[in-house]
Parts: sequence; structure tokens; C-alpha cells
Amino acid sequence: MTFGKGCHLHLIDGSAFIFRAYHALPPLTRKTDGLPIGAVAGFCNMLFRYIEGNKGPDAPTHVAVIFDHSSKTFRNEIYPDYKANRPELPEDLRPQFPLTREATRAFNIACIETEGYEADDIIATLSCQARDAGGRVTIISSDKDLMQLIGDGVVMFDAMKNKTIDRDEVFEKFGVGPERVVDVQSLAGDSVDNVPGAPGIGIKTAALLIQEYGDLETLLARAGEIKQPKRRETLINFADQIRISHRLVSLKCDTPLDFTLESLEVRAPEPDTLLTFLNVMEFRTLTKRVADSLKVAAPLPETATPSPAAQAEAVAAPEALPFDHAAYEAVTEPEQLARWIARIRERGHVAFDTETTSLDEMRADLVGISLAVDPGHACYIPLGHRQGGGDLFASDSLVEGQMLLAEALALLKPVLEDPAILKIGQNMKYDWKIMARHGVEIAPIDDTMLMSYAMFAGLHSHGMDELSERYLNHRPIPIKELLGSGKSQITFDRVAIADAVKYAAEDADVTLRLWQLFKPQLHRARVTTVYETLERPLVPVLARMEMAGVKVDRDTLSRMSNAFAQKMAGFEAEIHDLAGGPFNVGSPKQLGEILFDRLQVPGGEKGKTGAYATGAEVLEDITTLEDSHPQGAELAARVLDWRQLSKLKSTYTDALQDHVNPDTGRVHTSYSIAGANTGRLASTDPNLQNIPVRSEEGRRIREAFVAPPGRVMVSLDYSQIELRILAHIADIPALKQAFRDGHDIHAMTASEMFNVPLDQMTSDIRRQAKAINFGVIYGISGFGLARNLRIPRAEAQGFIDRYFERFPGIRAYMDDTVAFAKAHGHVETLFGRKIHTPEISAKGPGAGFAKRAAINAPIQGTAADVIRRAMIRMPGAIAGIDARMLLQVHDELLFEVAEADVDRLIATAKEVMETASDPAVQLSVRLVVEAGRGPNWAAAH
DNA sequence: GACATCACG
DNA sequence: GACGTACGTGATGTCC
Repeated sequence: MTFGKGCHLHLIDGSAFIFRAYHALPPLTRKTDGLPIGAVAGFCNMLFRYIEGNKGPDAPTHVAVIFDHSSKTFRNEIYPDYKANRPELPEDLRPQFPLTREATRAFNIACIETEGYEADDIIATLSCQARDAGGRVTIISSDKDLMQLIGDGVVMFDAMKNKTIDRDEVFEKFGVGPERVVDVQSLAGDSVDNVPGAPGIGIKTAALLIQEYGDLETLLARAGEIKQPKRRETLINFADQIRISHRLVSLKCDTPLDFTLESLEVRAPEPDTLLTFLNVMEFRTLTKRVADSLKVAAPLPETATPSPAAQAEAVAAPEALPFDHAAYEAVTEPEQLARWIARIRERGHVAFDTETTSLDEMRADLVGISLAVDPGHACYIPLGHRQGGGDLFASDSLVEGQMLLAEALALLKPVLEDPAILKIGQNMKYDWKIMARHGVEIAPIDDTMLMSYAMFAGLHSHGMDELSERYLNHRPIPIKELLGSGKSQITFDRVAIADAVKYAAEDADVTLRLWQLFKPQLHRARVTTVYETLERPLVPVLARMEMAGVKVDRDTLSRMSNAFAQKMAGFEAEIHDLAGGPFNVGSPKQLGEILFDRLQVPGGEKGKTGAYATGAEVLEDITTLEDSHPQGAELAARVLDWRQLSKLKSTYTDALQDHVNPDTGRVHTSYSIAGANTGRLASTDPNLQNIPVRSEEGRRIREAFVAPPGRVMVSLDYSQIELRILAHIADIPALKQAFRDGHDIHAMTASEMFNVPLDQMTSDIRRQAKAINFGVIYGISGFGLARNLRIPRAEAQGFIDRYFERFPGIRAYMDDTVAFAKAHGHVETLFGRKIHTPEISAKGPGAGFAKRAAINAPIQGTAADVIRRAMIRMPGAIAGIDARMLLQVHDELLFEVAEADVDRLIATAKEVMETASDPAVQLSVRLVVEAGRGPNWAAAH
């Protein structure tokens, strides 16, 4: 078939596929020999998905995958530094390159690369040829360097976003049409490819210039006419550099090619070739999916004398067996359960899951228990399924065909508490608490959620559905299918037992398969220690804290709510008066319109949704307009007052009352262990980690957190833990000395930076230094500091420059951390916790976010690790003391202690916290803990 | 369910 | 005068 009108050529940017695959997937290796194959696996998946997705009426007639041959091209002769600042290739990626070529050929797709040319040039050449022959072209890539090719039947397609890129997108990105993209790029340069461009000119300015003068040559010829002197000088002085840039970014349409367009005609894959390749790579799931798609049988996995270890893992290969809901068993008789228990004892481990009536473990009733011992071999024990309904007064009766709860517990308790039998769960803290309420303390445990967290923090979330889809290629039955949603939602005890068996046993099955997959990976990912010392042991500790709960005095809260309500009503009346009529003060939209439209307060700025911003900062600025706009200033001030009370009332004094457990009379939060990427805990339902303290009004809410009679609240908190860790990690002698001497760290910083002796320090200078110290931890920027201190940006930048000058180690730490993240795709805490940074090499504005997060993560994460270690050791250390650990607030632990034991508790707990990093990490800065005590949290803090 | 706002370390 | 920006969380109320 001659290539011509009616033909449609697809050109796939192979290198882009490889890099996306590499960064999207964990570092997978081939089981038999450890060959890194993550990128190849991802590449094959993407290619297969591409093929499956392009079978419709608009299917391509011709297709090719194009690769870069090597990093040296003709552009290096024009400009030796071209792409010179590219980071070194990860060492486990390079050996995968030839395999991606092999994969492309295995899929029976033309695989193209040419020495001395970039893939982009080949794509350009093929595009031109196809277009000239009258055909259409789709370039599958999102690389902006290819956008110059768009037009005349050539479009781009971003396979990740599933979105076509046409003239409009090009205009949005470059401010000019595709035919002028090269001109804009020549001026703006490109830091990623190291194209110099014109210094000080970015895409915005470049687009303006090209729009005004038409094209680059005209612009350079008439550069003398430019009004802005600096811009004019730049264009005249750097004309040569701009022309070189032009040659660098212009794609060549005349790359020598030794094949014809006709040879790219779409061919169906040869099942034998393709399946053999996939099988050799040991992509079991993909092999199966491809075989299904080609309607042939999948080949048997390679069996060439695997090592015993490999054999064991092959047995454990969770993909090997499909999920079969019909195979799950309902256990209703003691003899039946006894048989399962015998199998569990044989195996030495069991996946365990509970079904209940609520997500709140302290109120949930146990409805059933599921167990799994081998993949596909799982059961469900119904215990509390009920029927009846409508009658509000009679308690509903148990459904027939269930086991008696007491009988099941009697059989299971010895297993669940047997130190020789490992209980495997997904988010085991939940099940631990449910069983603890039935007098069973599960141990020992493994937790697949925490394994995932140890290996993949930062890459994705760690819920079961997510993990199952990602790693087992299986979508479990959604709970919504059983319970429904919204108003008509039912509780699990109303689910028919037959449905419950499928759902619940599947959960245990999935958990077991995930465990088999993850367990050996922990070691390879070098996070076994993290999992064993920072994650797993925390489960029972947190479970006990949550079950203990904290006593909250309802009456105090209720009185405060009433007082807030009264005050708010007063403010509201004033606000309506000032506004000239009633409106919903709680609606930022209405408030914005009143302030900026009706009252014409200057400076209203609309956000991306078109609404005025009315955040606290904006309102505070308006309150300073007393002279020019007294009405607006007054209104803003009252709204700020109203908002403060509204927040305190709705989020704290009202909501907290509803969280008092009727059985215990206490508030039981729940900590998520795997929620925050950095290793911090997060507190939910209610969040007890953000109880007010900064404002006097708010702090009084802590007075409602009380110790019962005869007991005392004790709070211990790390002093400046993050700055101490920074001083250690970045190795800053001045900071360390200050901590050693017990000096005021912010005053010391101020003194160093502004050359003010300590005895002449003012609170304002100290405040600025404090902001800088914190800024450093957050990955400082001139803009951010300026906003925080409300000073001009240049001044803020000056502070930062001086800070880096005085403490050069900080600069080095920041640079090293970002470089490490780019090289490895993650950063690490001192204790080896890995936090992945998949966006670190992103281009554009996202890059700043990722960098700052990468700089912050080791500091925040190390502090989180330290307090985790303290918490894990705490129960053992305070065993002889009449005290309970109740809450953790990132750098603070709150205890409830018998009056007589307070001093002993403080001494012991302080010691545990201050030495928490030992012996794993030898900190060069001492950790210091401050203690407080009192009848309530406000007094203790 | 997205967004704006604001509470904490 | 490239871009848009402090890091990490969770809960509440509007509004569509």
C-alpha cells in the first residue's frame, strides 16, 4: 500500500515512554536473575494499552516507535554544552534500553533510531514526508520541542493525559502558533536542554516580541527599534547566541532514513514472538492479558532449574491464580472452623480481617471475620448478621446460619494470640482494636498497608483497593456495591451472608497475596529496618492510645459554644449594618461581592474560580485602610472576629461534644500511620492534632481536655526538634554550638545575620530571624519569606543571601538533597525512611513544589521517626508507673498520670524522648524535652 | 464533590 | 519580569 491520502501515521516518542515508565514504577527486578525490568515492564504495558486503545475506526494505518540513539548528536557540534546539564542516567535504567527496542519489535512495530540524530528529528522528518504525501500524522508525545511540527494534518497526542494537543494548546503554552514556536524557543532558551537563548528573556517576553515583529529574523534585524533599553541591548549583543539557539531547537526535516513510509504499515503482532518475549521477561500478568487479547493460550512460565528461593517465590507469585469468589467458604460450624485453624497452624501464618458496622472502632460491632491461608483459599465466619427492620423498638434478630460469637472467639483467641502464628492484616490497627474490645490482643502482626508505606511513600496511597489494583491487577468488590451510598446506605450487618462471604473473604485473600508479594520486596527496597522498627511496632501502641481516649468536659465546651454564639450574633448584626443589608457572613463569595463591588474597597483580586479572595491575609490588609476606607476596614475587622469564633465554635466546641463516646465518656481519635508521606501521623475523627493554642481565645478550648479526679495531665514536647535535626544533618557548627550552649536559637541567628549583639536584640529582629529559620526548613524562597514577613521581596532575598553566607552548610544541604532526589527518585530520613519524589524532575512550576518538599521531607521525617521511636519504647519504660500515653501532636506527647506518679513519669518519659535516636543514629545535637503539668491540657502545655 | 478558609506542628 | 512558591496535615461551610 502506497502511503498517501487516507493514510494515518502514528509516531510514538519511545524515549518519553521509557522515562515515564521508569519513574512511574517501583524498581522491579526479574525474579530469576535480578535484572532490572521496571521500565521495560511499564513500557510494554504502555505499548499494549496503546494498541488496545487504537483499534477503532480512526486506527492508524502506519506506526513507528522512535528512540534516541545516543546523547551525542550533530547539535553538540553546533553547541558543545547542548543537553550538558542532564543528570546522569540512573544505573538501573541504561541496561533496559536495548530491551525496550526488543519489546517494540516483539509487538511487531517498527523500531527506529539513527546515529547522530535525536528522535525528535526523525519524528520531524517522517511527519514532513507523510504530510507531503497527503496523509495525516499523530505524534504520541507531550514534548514541547515537538510542538513546532503541529499543523497541516499533524497533531500531537498526550497519552498520559489522554488529550490531543493542537494549535490552541500551543498558543496557550508559547503565545504563538506552531510555526513560530522555534522563534520563541530560540529567545527564551531552555534550561532543561541547556539551550542558552537570550539572557533575561522568557517565554512571555519572547512571545510578545515575536507577535510584534512577526518572526525572529525581522526582530533581530530591527532590534534597534525596541524601546526597553535592556531588552534592546540583549537582543543586539546576544544575536549570535540566539541564532545558535535557533539551530538547536529547529528540528531537521531531512534526516537520512534508510526505509520508506510504506514499511511502517501496521502489522498484527506474531503471538509466538510476543508471548515468548513477555514470558522471558517474566511479566506474568501482561503475558496473560496479551494472550487473552490475541485469543491464544499463555505460555507456561519458564521452568529452567530455578533456585530454591526463586521457586518459593514462584509459588508465592500472587498473579498466578485468578480470583474466584465462588471458591470462598462460609464457616458456620465449630468443626469447620477447627479445620481452618489446623491449616493455619500448619502454615504458621494467616491473613485476618474483620467486618463491622462502623468505621469508628470504638462504636463498631463485630459482624464477621475472614481468614486466608493460601492465595484463593479464604473463608468468612458470619457472626452478627441481622434482619428485621422498621421496628425501632425491638432489637433485630440474628440471621440463621451463623456461628455463635463466643464459640468463634474461644476457638480463635489462642491462634490470634499465639506468638508462633503471624497474623497478617491490611491496616491491622483497626482489627486489633475491634478484637481488643472482645478481649483478644492480636500478636504478632504484619501489615501490608505499612509495608507499602515503607516502600512506596510518596508514590501512591496505601489503601487495599489501590494496592490490589496496582500490584495484583485485580479490582476488589467495592464496598459500595454491598452497602450502597448516601441516605440509603446500610451497615454491614444488613448484608446478605452470601454476598458478605465473597466480599470479606476476598479482602483476606487480597491481603495475603499482597503480603506474599511485599514481604521479599521489603529487603530489596532496603526498608526492612524502617518497617520493623518504625511502622509495625507502632500499631499496638497507637491502638492502646486511641482506646484510652482523652477525657473532655462537655459542660465546659457547651458553655463556650453558647458564649461564642452570643458574641457572633453581635458581630453579625454589626457586619450587616456596615454592609448595608443582611447576607451570609460565612459565604466568602457574598462577602467578596459586598466588599469589592458594593463598597468599592480597592484591591479586590479574583482567583481562578472567578471569586474574590477573602482570606484572613486579604481582610487584614483591608483593616489597615482605616483612613481611606473606614467602612471597609471596620467590616473586614468584624468579619475576622466573627470568623475566629465561627471556626472555634463549629470545629471545636460544637463538633468535639459530638465525639464524646457515650460508653467511655471520652474522645477517641484515630491516627493514620500511613497518611502523611513524611512519616508523620495524622489524627482524624476528630483531629486532635490541631486543637487551638496560638490565640488566647482558642487556647481556652484546651481547658476542656481534663484529667479525671486524682490524676494529672502531663505534656512533654521536644524543643526545636526540626532545627536541631537541621543543624545535625546540614552540619552547621554555629547552630550546633548555640544549641549546646542552650542559647535562644532565633536570637543567635539574628545576631549572626544582622550583626546585633545578643544584649541589644529587639523582638522584631528576632522575629525575622525566626521566620528565616523556619523558612529554611520549608525550602526557603524569597517570595515566601517576603509574604510571611510582609516585606519587599528584594529585602527578603537579601536576608536569605546573608543567611546562606553565614551558614554555607544550609545551601549545600539543600542542593545535595535535591540532587539526591533527582538521582534516586526519593529522599531519606536519618533512620532510612524513604520518601519518594516522583515530581522532582518535572518541568515548569511543579518543580519548585517538589524541590521544597524534598528539602523539607528529611527534616520533618527524621523528627517524625524520633518521636515514633520514643512512643514505641514508652509502654515498656513506664510499665511500673500509673500513667497512660494519650495523644501525640508531632513533637508533643500528652499523658494522664496518677498524682503520686507525676515526677516519676516526667523523669522517665523525658529520658525516653531525649534518647530516642539512640543507638541507631548518633545525633551531634542533643535533643531537649520540656515538661508541663496541670489539671487540663491548657495548664500542662 | 470542589473550593475556600483556618486550626495545628 | 520565565514559571509560581514557603513544608506537612484535617474539618468545616458554601455552592454547584
